[in-house]
Amino acid sequence: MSYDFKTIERKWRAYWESHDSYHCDTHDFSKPKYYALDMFPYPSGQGLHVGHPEGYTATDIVCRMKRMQGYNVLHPMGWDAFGLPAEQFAIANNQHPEIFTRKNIKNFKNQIQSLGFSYDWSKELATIDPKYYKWTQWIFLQLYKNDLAYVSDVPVNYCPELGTVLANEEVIDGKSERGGYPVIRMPMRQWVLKITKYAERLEQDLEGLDWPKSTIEMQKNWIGRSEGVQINFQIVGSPASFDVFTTRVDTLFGCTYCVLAPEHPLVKKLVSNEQKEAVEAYVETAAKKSDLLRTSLEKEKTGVYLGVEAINPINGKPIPVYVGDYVLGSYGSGAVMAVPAHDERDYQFAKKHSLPMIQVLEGDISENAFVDDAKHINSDFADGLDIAGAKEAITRKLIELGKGQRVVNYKLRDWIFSRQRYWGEPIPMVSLEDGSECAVPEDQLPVTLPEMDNYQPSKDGKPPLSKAPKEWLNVEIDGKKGTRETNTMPQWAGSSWYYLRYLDPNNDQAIADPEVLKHWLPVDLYIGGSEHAVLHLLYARFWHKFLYDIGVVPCKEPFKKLFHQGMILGANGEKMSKSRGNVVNPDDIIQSHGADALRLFEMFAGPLEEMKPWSPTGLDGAKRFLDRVYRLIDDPELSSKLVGVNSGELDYSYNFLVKKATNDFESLSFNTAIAQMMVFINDCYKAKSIYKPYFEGFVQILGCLCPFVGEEMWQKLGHEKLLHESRWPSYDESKLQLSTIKIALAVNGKTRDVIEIPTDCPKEEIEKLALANEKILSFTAGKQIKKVIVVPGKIVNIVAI
RNA sequence: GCGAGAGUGGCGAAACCGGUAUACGCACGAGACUUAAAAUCUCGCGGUUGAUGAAACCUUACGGGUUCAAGUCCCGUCUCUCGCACCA
Repeated sequence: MSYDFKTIERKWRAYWESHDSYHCDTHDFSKPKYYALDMFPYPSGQGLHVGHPEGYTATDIVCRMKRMQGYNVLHPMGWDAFGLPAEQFAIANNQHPEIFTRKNIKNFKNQIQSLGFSYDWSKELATIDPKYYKWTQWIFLQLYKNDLAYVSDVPVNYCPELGTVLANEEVIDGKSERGGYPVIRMPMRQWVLKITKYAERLEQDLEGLDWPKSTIEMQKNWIGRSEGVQINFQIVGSPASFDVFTTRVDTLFGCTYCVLAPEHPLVKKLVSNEQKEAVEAYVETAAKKSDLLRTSLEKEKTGVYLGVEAINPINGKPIPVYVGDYVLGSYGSGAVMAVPAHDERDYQFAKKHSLPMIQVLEGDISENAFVDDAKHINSDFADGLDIAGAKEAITRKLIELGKGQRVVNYKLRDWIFSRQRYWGEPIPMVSLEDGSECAVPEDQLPVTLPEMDNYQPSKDGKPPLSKAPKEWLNVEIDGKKGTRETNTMPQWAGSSWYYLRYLDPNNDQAIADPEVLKHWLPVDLYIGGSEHAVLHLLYARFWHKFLYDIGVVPCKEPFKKLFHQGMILGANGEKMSKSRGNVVNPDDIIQSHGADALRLFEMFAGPLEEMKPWSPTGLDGAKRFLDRVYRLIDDPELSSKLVGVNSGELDYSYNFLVKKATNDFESLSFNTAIAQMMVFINDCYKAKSIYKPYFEGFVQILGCLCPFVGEEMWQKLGHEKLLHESRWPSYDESKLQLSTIKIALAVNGKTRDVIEIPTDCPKEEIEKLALANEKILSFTAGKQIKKVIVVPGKIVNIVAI
């Protein structure tokens, strides 16, 4: 017999929606707050994926428990709605991207609501709403006013296929993160945000966060802090000099040449007449190389001699200077000291160009560079020292000589913030006739997107908005004529601060009421995919820190606890994809098994953070469990077991369940909580009678996971108020203390018997019982008992030889 | 190469601070109910040996170690997943 999930789910969805049951008054500070956030989805044309409900269910469970525990819970949902697919669809169908996007949002919302999440829909927002992106633009203006946004002609990652520039974070292996199209490097006028100014704080403040270790490591890696020494090399016969950055200053006596990046400004100035032609040709080809080409060249080290010498400051010896594209122009000072004996890359370059090697650490360099720690040799005053000691000695010497200083370098580069797209927030800037940039006055925000016929970017990289109507393009600010910025913001802009807007989504005076921000921040729990470990989560932290600095937000970090749900794989264990034909559509599951069963299955399949294969039989099992539970109140014979008198049969089982479920929900270990719920139900089936309050407590727990069937049973049990308005069940610790306990008896660590003894049985008594036990005797016979270890409540181990 | 994480039955997995390894579910098998099937309920279910039973031995990727006691701690090896990758 199967419960009528279709009717039940339809009934309660309609009820909750029409009564706005999960409304949260963010201005009510009378209760402790709990802010649980899901990463808001991009409303794609495909609709909800079976992976979406996984993370959403997890936050929903916690929210439902927190409400019953007396918290004022904010649980909002919205739409990350700017984005490339809508624009591509718009171009293909000659239709405004907003039409397509709004349709998708409607579909997403309907799907999400059919899954029974307790969102407060009065807080719903979309990044494409002018009343939302007004504030995205406002934040940009504050960044600009604080000298953190600037225009630059830096070389950028340009993707011809997408017709736009991409941030470093959006380029993977020389290809675009979205679409996988080739990316080339070329100089272009772009808006850039100075995220590098926050590098140190972005790294340091990772410390106190309750985040997955891997994500913290990834961010640290991306920020790439490294401590080292900047050394000045003087050019022979010239007043010019250049700096190099090194983390291995201890190897300085082994430096036999230097290499400048092709982009290094001194390359053109220093090159000798004889080498001029060769160097210029090399620099030109290097500039043309795309990142893709650069990485596909099997890391072969190329370079050309500049025709000049530099002085190694530690020993005064002249060494040749090269230009080579294995040195990155954008990291450190764009120049390196080469120590072929102790650096793999320098080793390869030196072998290829027959450059000398000087070994300064004891070790084998016949095949490869020696990079481990050892005693220094050929290093004058540093001989005999290890790496750390030599670093210190040589650094001091360089400082004394005025040729070096300790510096910290970061891999992180500034954030290229403009895109040559239509479907994004307009950047609220104006280029004046005199060539200067001017901010749009704040009272003129938002700068809305103009209507257009053609959203196609031009081949030369000019943004679609450059073809916008003149009325939009031409503006006058303080009597000065100018044209609007035609680049738009990247998709990350709107998602970098949306968690702030949920708190006060209709405020037209500020991002949100400062009092509300003060009460509600930071976000207590944030769940979303690990694919955002660096991109979104780094950008959002950057904006948050900036907003903290200008006094908008009260705390340094936006997300206290972060969690990534694992991916749901296809039933064959492979990633779900159309081409593999293993995609599961949540709508179908809701039809066949119900939303509650889907939620239960996804939470039970395994640990939340783990990848889990889809399992049709596992889904059947989840449904079967719900049937089994429902029968306890629906089947006349079974429901007659529900009584108002406590026989004590289920005391332990129930109290243990409440304790475990409370802890497990808090720590997001839903699979083990569900296992315990199953144990309790199995016990109910075995029991002669079921104390009704215990069953009600179970329904409260179940209602977090499976809200529809939970609400239905709650009502059937005679409650007039909704389930989430009830008080979370408590447990009686004394009921968890059993009068007898099972204890294992082991000989030499191997369990031989299990006996049941009174819980308060004294140690000596346990030992006596163990030694007199028949089974134990059969294993100790003829042996000498060396030692008896008694661990009360656990085990007795007898050591016998 | 560097960084992070993981490896437990036929499968998804559990095991708190080192203390009965395999909870819970799936699959499978048996029984009850039924004319029958489905559904449901009850029981069994790591491996080897043993006709059965009793029982013994083995078992948490592999090899060592610490300990009365190791899935858990330490050292080494292998495999897998994720991320970064010429960052000097």
